[in-house]
Amino acid sequence: MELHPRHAWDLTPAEAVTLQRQLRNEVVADQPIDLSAVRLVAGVDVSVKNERSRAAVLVVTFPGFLLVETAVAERPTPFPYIPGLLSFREGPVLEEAFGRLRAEPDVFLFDGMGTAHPRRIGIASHMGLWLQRPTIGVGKTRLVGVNAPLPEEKGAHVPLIDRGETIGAVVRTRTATHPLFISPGHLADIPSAVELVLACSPKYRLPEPIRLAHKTAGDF
DNA sequence: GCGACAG
DNA sequence: ATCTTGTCGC
Repeated sequence: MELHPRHAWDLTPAEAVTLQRQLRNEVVADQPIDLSAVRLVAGVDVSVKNERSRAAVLVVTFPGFLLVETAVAERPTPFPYIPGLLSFREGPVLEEAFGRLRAEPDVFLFDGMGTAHPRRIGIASHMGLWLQRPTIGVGKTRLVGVNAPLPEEKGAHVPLIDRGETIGAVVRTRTATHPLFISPGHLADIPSAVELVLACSPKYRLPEPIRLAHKTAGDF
């Protein structure tokens, strides 16, 4: 996977925020993903243990979810967890894992937000600038935004709104389970992001690619 | 000042 | 994210 690094990662929290305000202007979040052309989907996840972070990128076929490739990387955790600045904690190890990937996934699913972020540049959007390929943010809990009541049935989804702007969707990927917070990362849009996530979640709450990545990243 | 706050 | 056993429900 050819990467397009945009900047160094060793910044102070204040510098990181300034950088996000600059990079946000390059994020494309209104471009549909052609689902009929998707052949490979990647699931991305990072786990942290004892000051060390491990990243796992799992590539699977779509549909079918057959494993095609696994790329991992491990290194010291460089930045504390600060809401809104997750990419500066997980970005470095993810960059290393992406650099080892030979396959060229059509879409990347991230564990975290895309545009559903205070400055509209969550980790899925941020890394999308490195990948220059469609990325989608899949959050398990809310960072920002409000939403109307969501029906209990699988497939139900309502807009996620922040400061008068629709930044994503709250999606039920399984009946009677907590919903997921979906938002476009880069080179994607809300409708297609919701469609792809649902298409990748045939049985469990989390999309198949992310479930697999989570399992691999957690095996220390 | 108080509450919220991805992983 | 991580620390952790049993337990409720489909």
